[in-house]
Amino acid sequence: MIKLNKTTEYGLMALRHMSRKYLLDPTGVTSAREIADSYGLPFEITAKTLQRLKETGIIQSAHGAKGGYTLQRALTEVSLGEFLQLMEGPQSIVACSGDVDHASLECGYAYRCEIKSWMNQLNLRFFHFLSSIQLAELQEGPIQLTEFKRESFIK
Amino acid sequence: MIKLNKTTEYGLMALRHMSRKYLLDPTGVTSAREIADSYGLPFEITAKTLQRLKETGIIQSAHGAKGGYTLQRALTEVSLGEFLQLMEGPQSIVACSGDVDHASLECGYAYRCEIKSWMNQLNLRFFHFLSSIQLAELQEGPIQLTEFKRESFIK
DNA sequence: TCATATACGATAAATTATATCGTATATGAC
DNA sequence: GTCATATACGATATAATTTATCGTATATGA
Repeated sequence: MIKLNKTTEYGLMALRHMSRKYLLDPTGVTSAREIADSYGLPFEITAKTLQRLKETGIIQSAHGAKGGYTLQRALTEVSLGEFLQLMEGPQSIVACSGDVDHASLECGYAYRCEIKSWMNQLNLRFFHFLSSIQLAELQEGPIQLTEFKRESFIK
Repeated sequence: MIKLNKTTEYGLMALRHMSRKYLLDPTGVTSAREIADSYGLPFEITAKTLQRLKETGIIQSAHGAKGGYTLQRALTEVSLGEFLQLMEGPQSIVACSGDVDHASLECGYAYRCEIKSWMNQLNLRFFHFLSSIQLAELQEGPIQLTEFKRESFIK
């Protein structure tokens, strides 16, 4: 029903990494390689994730030998709702939403829909819920103790 | 990011239909054919949807010539959270959740995960939100005025 | 000029969701 | 009993989406 896509998930991992690092050294720069190695993610996927994060404006990039990524916005100013929209685009719990008054082709088969206005209302309540969650919460948790041997998880 | 699957969506349409019909005539029975014709859904898909709904225990079925489906539980007693779990199984915003203390193979590549406990916490908060929504809200909305010519939507 | 980084489009692979088909079973009316 | 009407349900095909991979371009500092 409800699942973050992997890019979003890896994006959250990267943001936690960068924000905790920032607390220790605000001038630090983080490369895709560093994230990939820290968590055992494939480099290519990590690089894509960071490029996506950069497109959202939450982090910024610098090319070249001493390049890498740095935070551009404070995570206290970004809600989970905004983050999901930035990462995955404007979305809805149903395909047809967006226009409360009229059904559309995207409803699929149904040529008549009685639940649309409720769905739209739900959508708003859901987004309100997501907007109440600050991304800064990411920084709070303890460092996870679990660490596995890498070979177990590489195919 | 977050989208109901079609079966769940059609299920909500069917529940609204049945619950409003129940208000007018508590002894009434609803067939898959009636739902399909009322909203322009393909019969086979509607039938599957109603069978799924029946498996959840929210409606019950009767075979035979005067058969069909009737509500088994009051919609005031079913939350959206419970409904989604019944229709789509226990789910989580991330693949790896379920066990707060240990990462698992389902995390995918990552052999170390720093966001897992936050994800699990989010999951609980999200489910709490969904549980605060009564399925009975479905009955409330006005009858939708939009109705399209059927031929526009049949491929 | 070389090593290191990001940029980014194209495409392949895998997964999941959706739709379709066929056949079985139950029931009421006649 | 048989016929029309309904649900039951597994198997499978199709479509859609997500995820992963590849190749190449561009930028920068030593």
